[in-house]
This record gives sequence, structure tokens and C-alpha cells, in this order.
Amino acid sequence: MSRYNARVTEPKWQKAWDDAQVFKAERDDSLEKYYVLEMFPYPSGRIHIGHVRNYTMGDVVARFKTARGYNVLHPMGWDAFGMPAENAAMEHNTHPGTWTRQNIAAMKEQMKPLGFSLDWSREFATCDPEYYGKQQAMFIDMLEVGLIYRKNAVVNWDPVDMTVLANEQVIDGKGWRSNAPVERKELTQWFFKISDYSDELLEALDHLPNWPEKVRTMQKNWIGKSQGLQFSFDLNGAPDGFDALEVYTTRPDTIFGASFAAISADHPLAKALESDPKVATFNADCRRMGTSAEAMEKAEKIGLDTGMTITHPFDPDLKMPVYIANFVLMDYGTGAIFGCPAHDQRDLDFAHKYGLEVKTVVSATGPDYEVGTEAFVDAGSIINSDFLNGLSIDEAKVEVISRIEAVGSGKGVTKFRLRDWGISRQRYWGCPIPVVHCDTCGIVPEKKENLPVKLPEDVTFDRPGNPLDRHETWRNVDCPKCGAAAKRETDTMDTFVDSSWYYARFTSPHAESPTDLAEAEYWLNVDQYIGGIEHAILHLLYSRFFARAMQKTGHLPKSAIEPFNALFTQGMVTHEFYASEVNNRTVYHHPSEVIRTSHGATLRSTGEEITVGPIIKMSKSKKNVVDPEDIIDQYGADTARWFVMSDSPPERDVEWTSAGAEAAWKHIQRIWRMADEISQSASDGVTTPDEALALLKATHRAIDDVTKGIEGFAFNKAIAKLYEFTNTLQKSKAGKADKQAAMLVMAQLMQPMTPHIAEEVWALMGGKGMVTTAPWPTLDPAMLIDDTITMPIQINGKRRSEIKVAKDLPKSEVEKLALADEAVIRALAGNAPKKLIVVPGRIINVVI
RNA sequence: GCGAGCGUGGUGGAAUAGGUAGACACGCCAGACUUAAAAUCUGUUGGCCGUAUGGCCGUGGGGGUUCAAGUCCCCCCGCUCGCACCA
Repeated sequence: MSRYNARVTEPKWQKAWDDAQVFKAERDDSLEKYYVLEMFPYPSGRIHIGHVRNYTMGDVVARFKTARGYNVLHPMGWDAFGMPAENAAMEHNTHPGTWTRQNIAAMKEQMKPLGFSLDWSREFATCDPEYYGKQQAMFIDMLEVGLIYRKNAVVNWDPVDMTVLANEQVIDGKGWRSNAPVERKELTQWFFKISDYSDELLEALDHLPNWPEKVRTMQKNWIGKSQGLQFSFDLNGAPDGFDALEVYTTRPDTIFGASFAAISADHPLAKALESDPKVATFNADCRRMGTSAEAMEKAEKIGLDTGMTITHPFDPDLKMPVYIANFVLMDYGTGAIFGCPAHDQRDLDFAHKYGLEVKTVVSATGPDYEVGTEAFVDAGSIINSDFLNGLSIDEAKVEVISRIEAVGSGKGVTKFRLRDWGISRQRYWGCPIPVVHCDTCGIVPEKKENLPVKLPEDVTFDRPGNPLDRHETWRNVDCPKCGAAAKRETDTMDTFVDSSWYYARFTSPHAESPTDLAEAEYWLNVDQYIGGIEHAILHLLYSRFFARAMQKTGHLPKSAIEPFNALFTQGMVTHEFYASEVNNRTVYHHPSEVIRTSHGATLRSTGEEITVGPIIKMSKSKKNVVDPEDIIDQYGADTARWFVMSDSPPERDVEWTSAGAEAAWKHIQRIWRMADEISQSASDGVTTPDEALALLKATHRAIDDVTKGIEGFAFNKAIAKLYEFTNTLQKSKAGKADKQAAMLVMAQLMQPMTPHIAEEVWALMGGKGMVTTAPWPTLDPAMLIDDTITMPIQINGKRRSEIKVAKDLPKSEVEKLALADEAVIRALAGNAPKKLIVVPGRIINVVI
């Protein structure tokens, strides 16, 4: 008996697939297409097991859809711009491009042995001038239609990376990469007008049923639509030019509960008062407070009474103080609010601190209700509010808005939390923004025939900041319009721009224009997108915006309005970690240095007891990383693929264990042994028609189960069913030909998960051609139906017995058989049952 | 604080539409083969009582609906993730 040798077999089949170009996708209007895409990797240098899981999922889908007759597009590329390349350049005195291209080559070498059904002819990296040049062309088009603009803005400045960050890239007040506290700085920046699409991006979420609810909710919250009233109070005692204070509220119904107004320290009015040193100091303090979550949570609500007052719009005698307050944000609404302490917790805290009136105006329990230490924010009816008394919150909102609109001091408005997307980055390793600054013509887009505006190669990273700024020959150019001396824009684009349209470029990766509309029309949208949940907002929202922006500029057909029809977010691969204390410092150990015992772990080299840490995401710092290359060397790609797909549901985290990997490997070996035994067995073995039929039925049940499992993204269940089928086949006493037929189906069903062993088994069993190109086995539904079924009998809801009955035995006959059952007779003890329930084909319940 | 999700044996996890809880796998235990080990194969494996036929308990906890609840309803507890001074 021969042993299965993955090291020989796997490269053999990979070469066979390559030679036959079976994964090359070509447009064919007579065929239905299927576009499956995994989030493309950043070329960090090595692939990790999380990549393996991600791409295996995509590969299973791609291979399955191919077998089902679809024309499948399954491409791969590289998200190749970004900070780490510059950091590496500084550290190792190399060029970001060199570093990146080496990494791409290395990672591709690691990916190839996994046997993914990728069309490598479509591969590109976002740092290819061919790609980013097309991006620059679209930038110019979008600039022309007003989707891009420049403005002076207070930006999130990362002092370590020395660049601007989008709001989305600030996490807990820190840079998402550097983890350094973000500073506020005023700069002129390029923006995409994503806010033009706030409403549409929100509404369209409802038409993405195959996106996870969670991701849709996150995007909804991020876009943050709110409806309210924007209106002006008359201001008393304000500096010249400020006779009104405009505020925004979502609770106009609580207008009679107002007792103060508060403005942001960045509000023009607050700035106008800064001649007063007290105000100047206070404002400066507010600005310094920072934006970190911890800082905000701890920060007390503080304010400074300006001495000014506002007049209540419905009660001219009521004057209320105006504060500058640290909890009011300048960039939401108007940067000013009216405070209604009874019905907003922040306002209540503030009012308590400064002794302001708390007037309850909404009550769920009658007109005498008074708010205590907690603001009342639930439904109720209006009290203490003149003409609003007795109305519901919603009725009162409508009433107040219409009265304010009638006097012309404000109007009902919709606001969004979503801000425009700032894309300027003061970095070298990104897509250059293709414009020129000319003293006479202003901002001039580069001529399209001059694209791409290539990054210069001769740059150094010995100083912080952007090397493009100091690159004289690159920077100094002639104005494309008037020809006078001018300067190139040195900002590059946020790398999220690169990843916002790569999916579209894959449909025509070498086209002269950014996209080929006919190709895009055929291949788009992506039918199945697979990636990590960490991109739930940024990447996925930007891509959705970009699809609309590209359509507006004629780069996408109308049908491709949403990039991704279905989204699947896969869980992480985790691993326990191992640690020990050396001189009061924690030292981590790689799994390969550790021997795992039943209760703990010891160090392989010294036998020293070490601590087993909890199961966490694999990370270099904790050394709990399993390198896919090691796994492939040891067991082969099929084992790695089979393991990452088994046991855990794909959306959940999966824990890598060596025992699990071993089990996967054993199964591959077992399949090979079985195939080998079948092929060498005597063809005239003993069999009966019953045995043959039973195996055939098991085969069709496996076809049904595995098909449903893959279609429903329940790969773990598909694999469990394949184990079951394997057990059945092994025990079967059917003849050689029957077993061969079953084993051929086994190869077909395993092919999406473990294509190499599947090819080998297919060939050994005499399958025609390659199993990779064979159609999916056809299900005969008749084979799923059994003539006799086993029905459990419950007595008072507890399973006590079972009977075998013909599938379509009438209910009355089933009842008779049930009552004749030994256990039932014993339980009844001669009495008649209170009730007898027969659910045809399912269960019998005898109630005593 | 708001939003979403989750909680099932020693472990990962199954369980269409309320109908046999624990599929499948790991681990453990026992047996076969072997001089021995590895590999492989076979069997057992939720807990408790019992020699056994069998019985009782059991899906985070408590209550409810139902002939029947992991699944539906109400209350509570715990964990994970996301958002968070957004007026």
C-alpha cells in the first residue's frame, strides 16, 4: 500500500492546472458569470494563516461555482502603497518600492503552493504606475465634476507618522498605525465629497440583504442620519456682528425646557471673545483636552459663562445664559446647542454643576413628574410647555418646527455624522495627486497624456517628513495650462483610495482606460466578497462611494452601482500563547519550542514549566504565530486548507491546534488509503443489491449536504458531512464498481476544499480529465427518500421508544403501531392515553 | 451609555419550520495487530443512581406558553465585538 505524499502530488497538480490554464477567466456572454473576491493583501512580507483561511474560503466558493457551470472570475493582487514600506525604507536603508516588490514576490511564492484557483494573469499591485496612473485619471475626472475639492481644515495630525489621518483612522484618539496621540492642526487638504452621497449610501444599505446585519448597522451608525431643527436665538450682549446664535437640535419638542445655550470653544463667537484672557485660556484648555475616548470619558463637563444671553423664541421675557462648553463639538451641527437639562444627560450634568434650572417638559406619568438625577429620554407627552402641552414628542416636534419656520428664524433639517473624506497624505509611498500649483492659473490638473505622474525613484528617507517636498526636479514643473514655472502637489492619496476600486480594475486589468465598460458590465458586481470585519466601515464605505463616483464620471456602468452583492466577514485564526518569567520580564515562546502536556506546557529545550496563556489572535509580539509555510512543508496544502475550514463556523474565530492539523492530515491519508484499497480490491467481491443501494443513497445524501453546506457558507458542516460519508463508505460492503463510483463523487465533493488529493483520487478511480474541471455531481432527489422511516415515540414528551414504519403509512395505522409498542403498553398500564399526537414522518407523543 | 452578537459534554462545534439534544471532529479510556512503539483498525465516552431491564437530571440562571422548548415570550447573569460628549 502506498502512502500519500503531498510534497510530490501537490506541485504536480498545480503544474497541470497552470499548463491547462484552467483558472484563466475570459468574458463569455453566453455563460453566466460569478465573481468571487477576497480582500487583497498588504505585502507585508509573509502570508499568515489568516490569509490562508480567507483565500481558502474564496477558493472553495470559486471552485464550487466553476463546477456548477459558472464562468468564474477569481483574481488576486496587492494593496501595495502605505506607511510600512517607508518605515522599512528608513530602517533598512532601502527603497519602499524595492521592499514592496520583494515582499510581493515572496508572498506569491508562499501562496502558489496552496493551490488556489486564481487567475494570476490579472494580477497587479496598486503601486504599479499602470494602476495608479488610471487612478490619477479618475481623480482629474472627479475633480472636474465637483466630487473633489480643497479646503482648509482642522485635521487629525499624527505626529509620529507625520501625516494627516481621516476621522476613521483615529482610534481612541490615537493614530491607527502609529498609536500616537493625534494632534489637531490646520492644513489645506484634498477632500472627496462623500457627503453628497450620505443619504444614498444609507438608503442603499437596505438593498444589500447578503451583507451581514452587523456591518450594515455599523455603516448606518457611521453615516449617522438625524432629523432636527436648525434655528436662531436672538443674542443679547454679544460682540458686533453676532446678533443671533444658530443652534441645531433633534429635540425641538423640549424647547420649553431650555435653560441655557452652549457653544464650542472653536465657535466663531467663542473666538471673538478671546480678547478676554479668561476666555482665551478656557478655549485653549478645551482644545488641548484631546479627542481620546479615555480623556473624554473622564473629562468633566466644564463651561464658562460668557455673560451673554439668548431670548427664548416663544417667550420674549425669558433670557438664558450662554456658556462656552467643552462638550460641544464644532464640526457637528452648528457648533452651538441649547441645553435642556431635564431630557439630556449631558445637559443635566452641566446644569447641576452650574446651578441652572431643570425644567421637566416630557412625562410618561402625568403633569406632576419631575426629573431627578437622571435625564428622562423616553417617550411621553409634553408638559409645562404652553401650546405644546398634551402633545406627543413627535407631534410637538412638528408643531415647533412649523412655528419656527413660520417666523423665519429656522427650518427643519437633516444632518449626517459622515464627514467628507480627507485624502491628502504627506507621504512618499502613495499615489501622487496629479495637480500642479501655478501662481497665475491656480490649481491645474495634469494633462491626461502626461499620466501617470510617476513617483521619483531617487529619494531618501534620512529625514522625517515627505521626501517629495524636497525633491526639486520632480517638484518644479511647468504649468500644464500657461507653461510658466509651477510646483507639483506633493501630497499623495490615502491608500484607501487605491483599495476603493481595485475590484473594478480586475475586470480589465490592462485596459488603457481605468475600466473597460463592456468587461465591467459583464463581470460586476462582485458576487461574493470575503474579508475581515475590521474593514466593516472604512474600506467598504469608501468602495461604495467610489462605485457611485466612478459611475458619475463614466467609469462604471449603471448596473455596477454597488461593488459587492454579498459580503462575508470571516473570523480570525487564534492560538494560545506560551510565556515564562525571566528576570521579572515576560518571555514568549513559539509553539515549536513548546511541548504541550495534558495540564500545561514545558520548554522543549530545557524541560522548564511554562505558562499557557489564553487563546488570542496570532501576533508576532506574543510569538503565537503558526507559519503556513511550515504547515505546508509538514503536511501539505490540502491539510492546511481542510483544517482551516473544519470545525469552526467561518464567521467565528478558529483556534489553531497541532492536534487539529494532525487530524486533518490523518483524514487526507485515510482518503488516500481507501482509494488505494478500492482500486486494488478484487472486482468480483461479494455484494448485495441492498448494499449497493445503501451506498448510492449515502452518496446522494452527501451530494445534497455538501452542496447546501458550501452554498450556505457552512463549510464546517460540509466537512462534517464528508467525514460521515467517509465513515459510511469505509464500512460499506458494496462491490468494487459501486465503491469506485462513490469515491469519484467523494473526489468531486472534496475538490473545492482539498483539490490536490481530489485530483489524485479522481485519477486513481478512473475519472475523466481533471476533477477541477469536472461538473458538480448531479443530485437525484429520489435517492434522498427512504421507504421506511424510524419514528421516535415519546411518552409525556420524553423519548422512550421508536418504531420503524413505511414512509407513507396512514396516521391511523401509525397510531395503532405506537399503541402496540412495548414501552407504551407498559407506561399505559391498561389505561387509555389522554392524548395521542402523531406528526407524520417526524414523531409520536403519547400523553398519559 | 447606545447598538449587535454569543452562552450546548473534558474541547471545537451539530441540531430546516418548536418534534430523538450532543451529528462530525479532537481528547480520554478499553481492545485488536506488534517483541515493543508508531501507524492503523474496533469499541466506549453528558452527569447521577442501578448488576441489568430501567430511572432521574441536563443546552448560563429564573419564570411562562405548548402534547412537545437549545429553538418562542418575559425577567436576570456573564462574555465578545462595534460606536460613543453627534445635541
